[in-house]
Amino acid sequence: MASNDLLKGMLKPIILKLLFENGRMYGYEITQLVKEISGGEIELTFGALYPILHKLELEGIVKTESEVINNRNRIYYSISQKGSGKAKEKIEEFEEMLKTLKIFFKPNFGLKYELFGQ
Amino acid sequence: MASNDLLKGMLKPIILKLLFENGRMYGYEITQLVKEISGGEIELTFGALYPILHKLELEGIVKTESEVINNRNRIYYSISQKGSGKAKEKIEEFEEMLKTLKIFFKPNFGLKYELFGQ
DNA sequence: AAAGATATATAACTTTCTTATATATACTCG
DNA sequence: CGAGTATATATAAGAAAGTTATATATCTTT
Repeated sequence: MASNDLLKGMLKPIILKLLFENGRMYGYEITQLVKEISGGEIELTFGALYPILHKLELEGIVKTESEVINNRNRIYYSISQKGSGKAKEKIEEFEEMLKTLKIFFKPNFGLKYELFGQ
Repeated sequence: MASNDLLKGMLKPIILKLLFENGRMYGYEITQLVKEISGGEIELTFGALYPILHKLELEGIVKTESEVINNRNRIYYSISQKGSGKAKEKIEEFEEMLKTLKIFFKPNFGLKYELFGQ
């Protein structure tokens, strides 16, 4: 339930990663999967999701297919062939960032400070 | 040098963690340490840093001491005794979020990580 | 019939970051 | 001795990325 400010900047990489791994997905499906995978910790709201998807589509990284299922319109999003490289790049960039963050949040990293020392 | 949008929401936890581990630090020192620890990947700008520090001070989590060193004013920031619990809480909350993110992105524990290993 | 799940989307607002600007001292190099 | 770099704190304008609220509509369960 805590979809707090901690999420800023992480949602786009998460969405890209999910599309990359799972092929085509529709919006509602993405929110449910994120909730499930995170054990309910990350609540991806529609107000955050759709602007991201639309922007990715505009950038040509994501493509859409519309289908009518159970009388309701459903829009599938997937990484476009053209945008595949860029998507992978963004995902890897974020994974690098996570590695960097780990250095800060390792227990006992205070030792590092002595190198910089005064 | 990419201190891009990927950082959103992560700066406050990083700053809190640094103050928690290293005791009192001054602003400029914090920016330099972040740059060094991250291998230049995270560039903490003053425009981001000082508003965060001031807000933390207003919340009572951080306290300040002013000293004149080399004819220049220097302001030391540190976790206040009163704010210690809250700071720890925020740090742990962020560490939980990092664990959750790991589920989405399987980070391979690279060289950097093992250097600082447990 | 009402409530909840499924489904997409926009608008108003807030927070948080980047970029630019202001101020001022100390040190180093040519 | 002047220029540039490093040290030091801070604010303001603007952009980006979220939250919350709202709108619409169908299907399923109680």
